[in-house]
Parts: sequence; structure tokens; C-alpha cells
Amino acid sequence: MTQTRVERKERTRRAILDAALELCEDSSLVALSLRQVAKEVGIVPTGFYRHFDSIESLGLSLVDESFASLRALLRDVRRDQGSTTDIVDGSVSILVDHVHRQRSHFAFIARERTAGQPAVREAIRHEIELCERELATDLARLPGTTDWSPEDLRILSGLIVSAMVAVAEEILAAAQRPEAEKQIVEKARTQLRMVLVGALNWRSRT
Amino acid sequence: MTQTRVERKERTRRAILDAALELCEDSSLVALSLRQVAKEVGIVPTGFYRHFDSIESLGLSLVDESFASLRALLRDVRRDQGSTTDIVDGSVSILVDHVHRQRSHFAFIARERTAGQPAVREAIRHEIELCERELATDLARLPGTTDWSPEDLRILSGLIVSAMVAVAEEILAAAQRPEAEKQIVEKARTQLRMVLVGALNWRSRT
DNA sequence: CGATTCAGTGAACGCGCGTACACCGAAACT
DNA sequence: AGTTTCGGTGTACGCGCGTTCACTGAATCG
Repeated sequence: MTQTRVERKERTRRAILDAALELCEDSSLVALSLRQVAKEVGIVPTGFYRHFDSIESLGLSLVDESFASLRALLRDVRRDQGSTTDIVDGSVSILVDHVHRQRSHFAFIARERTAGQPAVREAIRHEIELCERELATDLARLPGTTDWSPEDLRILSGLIVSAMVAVAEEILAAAQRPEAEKQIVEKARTQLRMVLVGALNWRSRT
Repeated sequence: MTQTRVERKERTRRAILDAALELCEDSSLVALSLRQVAKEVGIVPTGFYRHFDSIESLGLSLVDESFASLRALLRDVRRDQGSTTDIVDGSVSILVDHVHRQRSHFAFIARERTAGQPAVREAIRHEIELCERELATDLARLPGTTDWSPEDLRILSGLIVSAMVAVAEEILAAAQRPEAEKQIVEKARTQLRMVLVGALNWRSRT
């Protein structure tokens, strides 16, 4: 026996998820058909139902998967803070690296964030808000923010997240154009530095 | 004669554009069918072809329309600079006002920017780049940026545009929740002020 | 006023869609 | 060894889709 039954099933499930991620890359999950996915995977359309109730429930699984990638990015950025590298250079490099490695996950989030079904949109919005909160607590540990109000920390965090979401989207749009990506990365670093200069000179109202 | 022929045609064309904007609000243009639009307008499906070649070319027209709204926003912001109002307060108020008045146009841009067909995406990406250029030339006229490099002006412009695009998206998501919107507006103003503090303390590398 | 233009009509087409259902055969269980 | 489970198959259905084509009738033109 080369493969157990659960192994086979899991393999097919993975193939479905991967095929769906790839196929909806040029449009959106709402424009994806069950039959397209089945054909790409190499199973008959009805076989799809052995793994998911519908395209929508497949989408919810993709949301979970993609958020796992996003959290891995945050974890790596946080772990890097202790190192000797420059915070800006290191963080941007990690961002770029993760976007490359989990390209389809980040593209999925970027797309469904605005184009997905309302439930998916709301879930993503909420997760991004959690990211802002996490980043805010990290920022509180930075020198120069000791007398900041919690609100201002959250606001600064939101600013940084907005800018980095935009950077991730630009990197995705610049696929296979290394010279364009290099410019984007340089821009991202400069933007982060501008924001940090603003932060260092900021005084929260008391 | 109550109506000339070109008037009738233009009226139907408008009805098609409006119906398409409304119908794709819950998903995306790629999930929109010619027949849905025709039914909503009250014409037979084939009548659609008297006005557009395809849904895609309809989408490109919507891009044009929507960016007319966005440029109107930029124009109003620019005109407001001369007034006595605070730049940040005034600009954000104008942004909010325009997003409310042309809600469906801004929602269209936000959605199709990431989820549209490649041609539509590319058209939007290009238009936003033009907006960044415009803003960069405006920033060059501000006091304190006289010795900035052109690259840094563009980068700052990109940062502001990213943040304001995010704000517009949040306002759209907070529809019918005035208290949430008030928070978003306050956040936007603070973010803009943080960025300006950063800009005032920035020195371009020579 | 007769000829022409053209926005909108309506029937017909082939296709891909989601889904129902009966079926198969090998792995898993007892 | 006999039975059950279940991932995957194949057929068939009705529906909505984009697109074709020949048409109508009122506004426009010469």
C-alpha cells in the first residue's frame, strides 16, 4: 500500500485549494466556477463535492489559509526586531520575501478584501485590524513613543499598515519585472523612514 | 417632438452605466452579465451592443467616469489650498464629501483596482499614477520642500495617496455608521499631520 | 414626402454552468 | 473473508450566458 485513503483525500483537497488560488488570480473568487477548478485538478465536476459544499465554503478555507501566511509575516518581522539589522531595511525585506513565497495568498487577501462577498470582506477587515493592534503594541516598545497616547499609536500603526498593504499590492502587480520591484522596495523603505521621522517629531496632545 | 434621437441614446447609455455600477457593487464587474444589465435597464440583451462592444469596454467607460470624479476631488482639494482653512482639515473634509457624493464611483475604483480584468486593472493603476504625479507637483509648491529631490516628492505623494485610498475604502465600508465614520475622519487627519511632520523634518539625500 | 438611418426587438443557437443520481472499486473495518 | 465506507466516475437535466441575424418603426435627412 503506497498511500492511505486519508492521504489521497488530503492531497486532492490541497490540489483543489491550489487550483482555486491560481485560477481566481486574474479575476475574483465570485467569477470562479466549480467546473473550472475540477478540470484544473483533474477530477470530474461532481468529485468536488467530496471536499467542499460550494465555491463559497472553499473561499472560507482559502481565507483561513491566507491569514496563516499573513501571521507568519508578522511573526518574522517581530522576531527580526532584535537583530542588528536596520529595522526598516529588515522589515521591508521580510515583507517582500513573504509576498514572493506566498504570492497567491497575499493576492487573494488583496483581492477579496475589496471584491469578495461581504462576509469574506468583513473577516479580512477584522484580521487587518488585529494586525494594526499588534503593530501598535510593538511600536509602543520603540524609543521615542513613551509619552504617546494609545490612540496615536493606533493611528500611526494604521498609517504604516496602509502603506505596507499598498506596497504588497504593488509588488504583486510588478511580478516578473525585477527592476520595477527594486524601485518599489526602495520607495517602501523611504516611505517608512519618512513616517518614522514624523513619529520621532510627534507630540501627542495631552 | 419631446426627445431627439441622440438624447434618447445618451439616456439609455447612462442607464446602462448606472445599472452596471449598482449591480456590480456586491461582487465585481467580472461577475456581471450583459443580460443582468439589460434586464435592469429594461432593454433586450442584444440592445446592449448598440452602446458597448462588451462588458469589458463598459468597464473601461466606467473607469473614465470614475476617474473624472477622482480628478474633481483633486481639483477641489487644490482650489481649497488658498483658503483660510487648515490644509489637513479642509482636504479630508473634501475627500469625505466626494466619497459620499460619488460613492459608487469610488467603490468601483477600490474594487476593480484589485479584482478587475487585467485591462481594467491596468487602466486604474495608470490613472492613480497620474494622480500621484499631480499631487507631487502640488507638494513641490508647499513651503519646506524646496530642496527636495523629485524622487522624494513622488515617494511622499505615493504615501499620501496610499493613506487616503485606505481612508476612502474605510469610509465606504462604514456606510450608515456615522460614529464610525467620525473616528475614521479623525484618524485620517492625524495621519496626514504625522506625514506632514515627517515631511517638514525630512532632508533629501544629495 | 420618400429614402435612409439606427436604437431597440425577438427568436434561435451552442456552451458552460451547478447539481441530482446511480454507480464503481479499492481501502478500511469487523 | 465478508462487509462497509467513500473518493471518484458518468450521465443527464434545466438554466443563464454571449452572440447571430433578420426585423420594425420612428426620427432624421435630402
